[in-house]
Amino acid sequence: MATIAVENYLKRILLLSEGGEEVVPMGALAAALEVVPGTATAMAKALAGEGLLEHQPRIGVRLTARGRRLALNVLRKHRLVETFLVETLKMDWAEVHAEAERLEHAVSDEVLDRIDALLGHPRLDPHGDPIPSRHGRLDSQVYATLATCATGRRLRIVRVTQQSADFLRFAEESGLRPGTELRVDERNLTSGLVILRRNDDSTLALGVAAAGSILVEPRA
Amino acid sequence: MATIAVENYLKRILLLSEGGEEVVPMGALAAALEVVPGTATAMAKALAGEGLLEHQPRIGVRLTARGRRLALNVLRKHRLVETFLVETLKMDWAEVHAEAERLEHAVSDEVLDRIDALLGHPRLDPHGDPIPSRHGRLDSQVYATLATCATGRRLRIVRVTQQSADFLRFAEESGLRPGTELRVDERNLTSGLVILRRNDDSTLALGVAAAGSILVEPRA
DNA sequence: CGGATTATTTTGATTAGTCAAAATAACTGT
DNA sequence: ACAGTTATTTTGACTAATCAAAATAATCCG
Repeated sequence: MATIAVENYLKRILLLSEGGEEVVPMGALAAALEVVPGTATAMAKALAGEGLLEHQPRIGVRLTARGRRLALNVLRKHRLVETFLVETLKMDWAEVHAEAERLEHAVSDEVLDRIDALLGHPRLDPHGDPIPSRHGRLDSQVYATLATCATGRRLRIVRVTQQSADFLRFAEESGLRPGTELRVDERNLTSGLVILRRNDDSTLALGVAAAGSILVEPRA
Repeated sequence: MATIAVENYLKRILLLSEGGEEVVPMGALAAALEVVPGTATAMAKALAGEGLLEHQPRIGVRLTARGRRLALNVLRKHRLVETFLVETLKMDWAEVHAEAERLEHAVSDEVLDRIDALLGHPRLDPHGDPIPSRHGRLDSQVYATLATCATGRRLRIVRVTQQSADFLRFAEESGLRPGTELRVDERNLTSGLVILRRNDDSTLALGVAAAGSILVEPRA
């Protein structure tokens, strides 16, 4: 059985590699997992030995089919658990990430299937992140962000990447949830400011970094 | 934070010591945790250093107040999770023990409180085991068992200790659940046999060991 | 009492995961 | 092209948890 650390490495590589296809450099992986680079290298070699990823020395790692399958299963657990915590236990979406980070390693496939059924087989978690299917299909549509989309157009928020509790609390208070409609009034890359306008005509300023973590689609 | 291993040691000591009061010998502890005795000794010394238990060399261990508090919290998680799995997710009571064994270490106090509320603050888990209160009170009434009670009297099953899936499946099929009413027709300690009679007059034979894990009270 | 049995502790190794810091390779820009 | 910077790997050490097997203490009985 994969240990918790192994599951975390695989999941993180999946998230850093646009669905497991791209090569992830060791530095990025180590930083994301908050370990020193040498630790990531050591683990990469071990996981390569297990056939869960390919390690191209001095370049990075890429998941094998088996590694990807495992990683998707962990991600599915994470996102379904988050959905469960919000929908069933009525927790705040800012808190659920940390909880799911532990629960994803303790929930069996059996329990997960029942949670999935209880929730009515959701396809998106509370942040709008797609939930991988039981058999490893992951909807990874590429969306524009508030930092990159055209200004002036009517938009709908589809997803809020960035899981920090602080940011999510701020987003909640500011009405920036999946489903919210708005548009970008103005964007100034020099000052790093993005000005949003809500449907009620109120405005809100955001830094580009924050704006980049909010994915949007043109309003239908 | 206590590691998973530490939580398991504390919980096991609690269960082996009638609520944390009695001294548990190392052999019993090691056997229950399926580790070699030396391992249990090593851990006992470490936990004594942490102030979670007292280690009386060559005698055994006893929980301190702090150790007991921690152990009760783990046990509360275990039993509430089991209840949740049966009540909310409709799992079979034979499966839930193994699941709870992992989940008890991943569920936060926050999530637990919400599960507790969702279930309506149950006092017993699906096996009839008492659920410790949030502040560490544990109802530990002493019951007779089918191996020790008087024969002939009308009884009600209150609790099924013994968590193995095999046994629980058998109990389920035989109608031996908490709440079931029956009596002991006959008990032969030489042959090790206990003969039960259900309310519909059907009978069932059980070994004394199995009978000892079914707790009963006189029918009201 | 004292030898045999049984329980417990000690000692020495092992594994997984980690860090610190030295060594090495690759890339960058003039 | 080469010196400097940056990224990666290697090496050596540490911690938590475990096992195997030797050493030691306690208990039981004839």
